Amino acid sequence: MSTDRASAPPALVEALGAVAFEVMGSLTKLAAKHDLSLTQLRMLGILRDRRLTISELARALGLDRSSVSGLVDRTERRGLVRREPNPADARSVHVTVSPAGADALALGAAELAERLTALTDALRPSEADRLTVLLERMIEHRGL
Amino acid sequence: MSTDRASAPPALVEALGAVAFEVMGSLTKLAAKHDLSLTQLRMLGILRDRRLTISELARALGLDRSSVSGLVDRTERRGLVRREPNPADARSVHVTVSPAGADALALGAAELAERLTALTDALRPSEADRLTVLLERMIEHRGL
DNA sequence: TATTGTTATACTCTATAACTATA
DNA sequence: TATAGTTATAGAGTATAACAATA
Repeated sequence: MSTDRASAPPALVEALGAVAFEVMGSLTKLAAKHDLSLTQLRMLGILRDRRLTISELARALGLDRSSVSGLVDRTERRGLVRREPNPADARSVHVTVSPAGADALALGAAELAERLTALTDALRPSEADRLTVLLERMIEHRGL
Repeated sequence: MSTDRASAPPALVEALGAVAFEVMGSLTKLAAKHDLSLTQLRMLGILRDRRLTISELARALGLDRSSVSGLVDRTERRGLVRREPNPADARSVHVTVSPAGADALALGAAELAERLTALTDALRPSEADRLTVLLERMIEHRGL
């Protein structure tokens, strides 16, 4: 079998791009409303029920360690995350979500759902289900 | 009639968020590869075959006019857009894509399609079509 | 008076390079 | 030596406030 694949159809590329910008816009406004940056919100989402080192966080966010160091500084200053010692390696640090951060995260998820209703309203429930399945399939497939 | 609407289903919110971050990641890498910022690339996409004033551009990007003024400065310095006088209003300026900007845009669209293939590959052609229709419906509906 | 665009200022995000402490 | 995290520095992105020119 060949590994050749048709490139994604232009109409789909454009639709994915437009929806991505729309969703990111909602996320940015939501973050701004709570005086957070998009990256801080994203970091909270990644940390939810996990404890990661700066290096692991950098990999997950696709950023340099030095960028994450400052990011954690600012978010810690707002009381949303914490640095804790890593018992297994004295060089390393564990970053976790604080109770206040968890609250912000829960609130954010609810508000995002509300904002995205402006988009998903366009679909009937059965269509929304189909869309969800298709999007999930793409995400699962990602990286393969 | 009531204006009540069910909030977007959590699974759909999560799937939209995940896909949005994936697409934005592709766009960011693509832009970086050509030494552009994501916002510059986005501005080029909005300007494609249009001529907008700074104010119109600010509205389209969801940014303040002052932010767009600097953005146009930097993008103009790279030779990708141009400021032209607006004959209808001496206060105003028309921003257009330069030939070099149009080239960059065409290249970017092709590269984005290639990158997004990693996602869309998960779908059969008929499913990709259905997905496109659903996404387009949401975009059309946006803002109503 | 109101609007268009710009500038000054301040903060966040990000990367590179150089450093320290530990492994 | 190599790795984890930090700091210094620099450039981009963004908003607010104040401004000049034009409507």
